[in-house]
Amino acid sequence: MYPKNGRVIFHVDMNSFYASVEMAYDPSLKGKPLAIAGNPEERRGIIVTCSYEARSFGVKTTMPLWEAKKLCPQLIIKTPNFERYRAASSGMFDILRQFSDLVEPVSIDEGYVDITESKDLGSPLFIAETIQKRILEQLDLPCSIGIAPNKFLAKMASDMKKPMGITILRKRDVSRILWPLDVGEMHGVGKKTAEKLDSIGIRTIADLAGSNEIQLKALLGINGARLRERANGVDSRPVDPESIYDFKSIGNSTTLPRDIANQQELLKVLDKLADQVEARMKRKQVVSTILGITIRYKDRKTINRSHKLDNPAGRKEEIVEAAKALFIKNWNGNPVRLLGITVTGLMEAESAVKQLDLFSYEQEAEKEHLVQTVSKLKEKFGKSIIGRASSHLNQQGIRKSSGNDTSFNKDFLQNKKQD
DNA sequence: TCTGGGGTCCTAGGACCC
DNA sequence: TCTGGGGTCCTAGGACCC
Repeated sequence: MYPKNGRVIFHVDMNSFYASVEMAYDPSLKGKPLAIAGNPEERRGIIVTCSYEARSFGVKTTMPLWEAKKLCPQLIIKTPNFERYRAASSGMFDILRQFSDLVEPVSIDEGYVDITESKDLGSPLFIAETIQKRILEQLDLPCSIGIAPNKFLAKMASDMKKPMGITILRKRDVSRILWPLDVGEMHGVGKKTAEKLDSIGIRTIADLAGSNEIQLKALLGINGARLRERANGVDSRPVDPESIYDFKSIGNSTTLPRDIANQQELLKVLDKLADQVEARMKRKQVVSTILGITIRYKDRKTINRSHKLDNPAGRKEEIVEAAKALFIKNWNGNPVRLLGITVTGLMEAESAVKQLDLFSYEQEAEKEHLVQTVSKLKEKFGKSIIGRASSHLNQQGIRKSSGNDTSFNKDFLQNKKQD
């Protein structure tokens, strides 16, 4: 069952996760059409997840609530309870880690497991069955598992049988099982890409696999080459358990209960968002060097504006000040539908403090160096030259090395050499 | 009666530098 | 006078995913 060389990767995908968690909490919901959706009073009424019973009525994710109700009048609607979902998710990943250390969470309800080195625990199929059984028995939650030699194929495989499926997709089966599918079925190919591909006659995954690489690259850039590789069943990305720790942004946004054109009210919303962002940054112990805001207008036209901060920020006052300044500078005065704040350029709060210390230390050193240089020049040339010399030093030295370089001297000399 | 909220990655142009 | 060929950083926007 295990290949001599090569990997065995699982993709574990929870089936209609939020709805299933609600059913586990309240078994009387089982077998009924259930949807998790935002509050329609607050204009957040779209379907986030729904049970298979609801799906049989045509109810789908992202559908507005009123439309879902029209399709299925007896639909039971619940607002999301993320604490529950996080708890269930952590239980699920705990179970996965019983079979391998190489577990990579992708989102709250799916993850990869590399079981290449787990031969002692049994065949891949046996391990998958055991995982599925445990998740069902211990958490009362259904999942589908894809088994394949790499992430992409495992992901495609887990999608093939739902709910409670286990699908093995071997490299040699790619042409038979994967290739007949519509190219839009591929993970990574959305509506726009499918349209572009269609324009050069690529409709199935087989078409993509056999397509002209040059033409594809011209059409889709680097993504074209990658998608073509995947279509051929090639994907060397490792399962990386650490990847959850290098998150790159933290953002909070909200669709307003109604469109608002009053600046005071909008600034208040930004204040609240800044509170949320600050709280999450504190929890993760990071500070940010880039602050961005999102404004979506009544007509859904959306703009993002961001600004690099002079100093890494983590406090609410810093966030809110920058956010408000960006908003006032960029808002066109029209009614606003949604506001958001996102911080990027994240760094650990601790290392930021160290760098700041180092930075001021450097500045001190630079100052010291400058003072010494000037006094040496003074000795050598007398007073007349001092004005010019120190301004030259200011331009060449202080400004240049205000980044991460540690040596004023080296930097200065290098500039001299290259000029 | 439309269309949430959380993300990641890629592209592209202009500024600036060597 | 009329120009290269790197590279990085900053900002905006788009595509995609769950």
